[in-house]
Amino acid sequence: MSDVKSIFKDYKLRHTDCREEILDVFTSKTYALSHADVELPLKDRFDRVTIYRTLKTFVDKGLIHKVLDDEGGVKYAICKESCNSVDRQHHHEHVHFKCTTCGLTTCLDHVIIPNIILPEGYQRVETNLLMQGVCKTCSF
Amino acid sequence: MSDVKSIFKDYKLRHTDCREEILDVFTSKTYALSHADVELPLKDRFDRVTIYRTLKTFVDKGLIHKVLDDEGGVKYAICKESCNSVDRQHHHEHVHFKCTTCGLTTCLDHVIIPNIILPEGYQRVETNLLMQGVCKTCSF
DNA sequence: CTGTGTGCAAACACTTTGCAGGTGT
DNA sequence: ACACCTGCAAAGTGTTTGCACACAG
Repeated sequence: MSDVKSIFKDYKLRHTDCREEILDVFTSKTYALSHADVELPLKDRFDRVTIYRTLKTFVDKGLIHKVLDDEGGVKYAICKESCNSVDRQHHHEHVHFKCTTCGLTTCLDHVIIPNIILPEGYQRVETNLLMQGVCKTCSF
Repeated sequence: MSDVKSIFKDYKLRHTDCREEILDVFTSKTYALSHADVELPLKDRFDRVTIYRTLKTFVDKGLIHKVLDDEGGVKYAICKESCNSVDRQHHHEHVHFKCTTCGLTTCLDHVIIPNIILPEGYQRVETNLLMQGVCKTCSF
């Protein structure tokens, strides 16, 4: 695990307070965060707009990735090692799980999306799979 | 194929001009429609708000289903027979394909989502799979 | 006749853009 | 020094709500 400074260097991002704190929010939570989730703990210190822009920047640079929400919103989750696979290409071919009880969406990093056979003529580039149900912690 | 009147009766919906025309829009297109897509051809005759409410009603009654969009928006597609399977329960366990060239999202009704094995403790209820790439018509 | 659908106005929520000034490297 | 980041204000876009009237069954 690299420390914060080297993370920013790795991703070719300037190191600012705002970015560090946003990154902290992501590393402190194990589930995907909406803009609002990120804003909440930081609203008194940073502008809402800056947070929008930072999230976009993080996505562009590959520090975080988008997670679809069933209601049509977007959430974000930090990219793990598994995202950056062998070919230095970015992949997020893992399953996202949204718990209907606690409402949290988590990356099931080790549950990879199986290869699905498409009809003749379709070329797959990217796949997003959102599963809903009851998560581990809520199922007791 | 039942006609319009019986469709509304089947789904326990009142038959109004607005609903009929919205349904027409869905049956005339083979791809998933956003609110804006539905509104466009009807805007001079029906209110934007009515369209919002009608889409919601259609989803609630099971006439159409939501289709996730990669950008976090929602689209809607009409439910085929395959949606209402044996147990009278509603399923949409088919793959949605968004073409990055033409931008259209279609239901691949016959490509069903394989059974994915989740870690201990997770209970699956619903699955949404959005695939992106190049569709049949655009790949030539 | 009754309950539901519709249109209009307005509120509300979410996201983006432009610009001026501040900050990291 | 320069490019980039941030905050503020404002605009833009998308969605919901309340209410009065219209209409389907």
